[in-house]
Amino acid sequence: MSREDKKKSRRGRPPKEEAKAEEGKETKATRGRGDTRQHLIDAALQRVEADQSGMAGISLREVTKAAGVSPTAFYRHFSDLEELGMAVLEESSDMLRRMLRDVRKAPNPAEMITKSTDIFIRYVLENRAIWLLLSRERVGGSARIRAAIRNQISSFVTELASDLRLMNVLPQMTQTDLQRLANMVISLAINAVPDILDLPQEQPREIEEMKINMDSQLEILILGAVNWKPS
Amino acid sequence: MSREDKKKSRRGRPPKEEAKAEEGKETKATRGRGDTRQHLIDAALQRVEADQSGMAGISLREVTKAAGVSPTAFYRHFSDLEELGMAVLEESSDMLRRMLRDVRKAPNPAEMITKSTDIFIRYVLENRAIWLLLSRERVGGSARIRAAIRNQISSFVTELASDLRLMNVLPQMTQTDLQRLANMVISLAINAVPDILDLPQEQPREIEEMKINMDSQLEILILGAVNWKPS
DNA sequence: TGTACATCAGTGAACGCGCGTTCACTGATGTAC
DNA sequence: TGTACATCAGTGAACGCGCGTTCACTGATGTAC
Repeated sequence: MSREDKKKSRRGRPPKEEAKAEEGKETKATRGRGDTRQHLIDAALQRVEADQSGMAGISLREVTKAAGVSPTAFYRHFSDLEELGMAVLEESSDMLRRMLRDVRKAPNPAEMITKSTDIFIRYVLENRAIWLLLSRERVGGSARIRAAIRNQISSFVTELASDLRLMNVLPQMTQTDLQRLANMVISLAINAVPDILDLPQEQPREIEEMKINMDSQLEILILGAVNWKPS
Repeated sequence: MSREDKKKSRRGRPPKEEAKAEEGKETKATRGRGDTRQHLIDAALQRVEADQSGMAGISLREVTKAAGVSPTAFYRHFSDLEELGMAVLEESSDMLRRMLRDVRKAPNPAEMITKSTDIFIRYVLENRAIWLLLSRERVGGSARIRAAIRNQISSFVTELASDLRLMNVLPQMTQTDLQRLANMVISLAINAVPDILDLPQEQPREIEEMKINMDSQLEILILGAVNWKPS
């Protein structure tokens, strides 16, 4: 295949290789979408991680280039970068759900803290771009994206509070108290994100220190909760 | 004075009106600097507040325009926007120092919490741009600015820990424990910043709710600290 | 006190660049007959 | 099965714009004699 042919073959709608593999009846709305759309989402995360500046630091042309399509192809999938940002946030939502699922695998209350921090730190290190985005766009930037992040965090907090309730380890606490406690746990976790992201890569020593500190923080918190008396 | 004359008079070095007011012997390094330099810093904060996007969201031309000078004048004071960002952070450092001074005016441990949250929320609302910048640039963006913010927060934490030590209310806690506790207090405060900034402007009702929640959070924390036993 | 000179914070014109967006188009795939 | 047509995800050229930065300059202020 000559270079000329290669160039030619990238024009127009490319042949849909995995057409057969996809499920039978696709609607007009979804047909063939997932491909480039997902590439754009992945490219956005790649760019965010590369230049460290959240949504404000990436450009449409940069993203399409990284996704291997022309700038104009972008508009077939998103109306603007904010829309792309919202799509990226769905990835983040999935990630948070997976993380919570992993945390729940440790039903033993004694190991709860150390297991949770372990999983949390691992998730941050394995999804740097998403956590950078979450942390950064949580303040400033697009109000819509900010609200979406707030919602994600808020529902995560609610789930955590509900878990605490079911564990029945803090029977004197009201729903509001538990919600507040869960909120504090998540606050402390989120607050650690910039530090975790700045850890010298793959230095188990520093990571371990970080983890021990988080564990102690949670212990103090639990101690406060246990001794809490409803007002 | 005709419009033509006005234009003309803005060319070249403008007459230095407050020359007499300034102190006698200025060094070459400081002479006449404060003026435009400070305007640029103020303009940067104004732009940050206006478009909500931290350093990544402002441009040199935007800033110089807001400061009322030509784009090229910028380079007489800063080598680039990062340098300007570092200068803006000095404002933030001053603000944090003033805030801590205000907090210390309430030496009565009983009122400590409620007084502190009060002052904190007021400072955030009265210095929106600075807090937006602190929160946003704390993660991602320029590594140098990020490190500077980390330092500021870190020394604030140390001061708070030292205050806690002097108050002698948690005698069983080691230096490390107190440092950690102070860190948690600051984490919870910083974490509230995006929420405070997004409060519907001047709604005392919502602000009060926010404050009550922060107070309760700190109470739980103190309760945990009081019951803490060194391992 | 005047005068000559150095300093330096300001200026506007000009540059090349990457940006977002529009436009008319292409051509592979899906569908109706 | 073949044919005509609709759909729509892709294309490259082109646009106007704001950007950061350079350059040679200007002229008020400070200083040495």
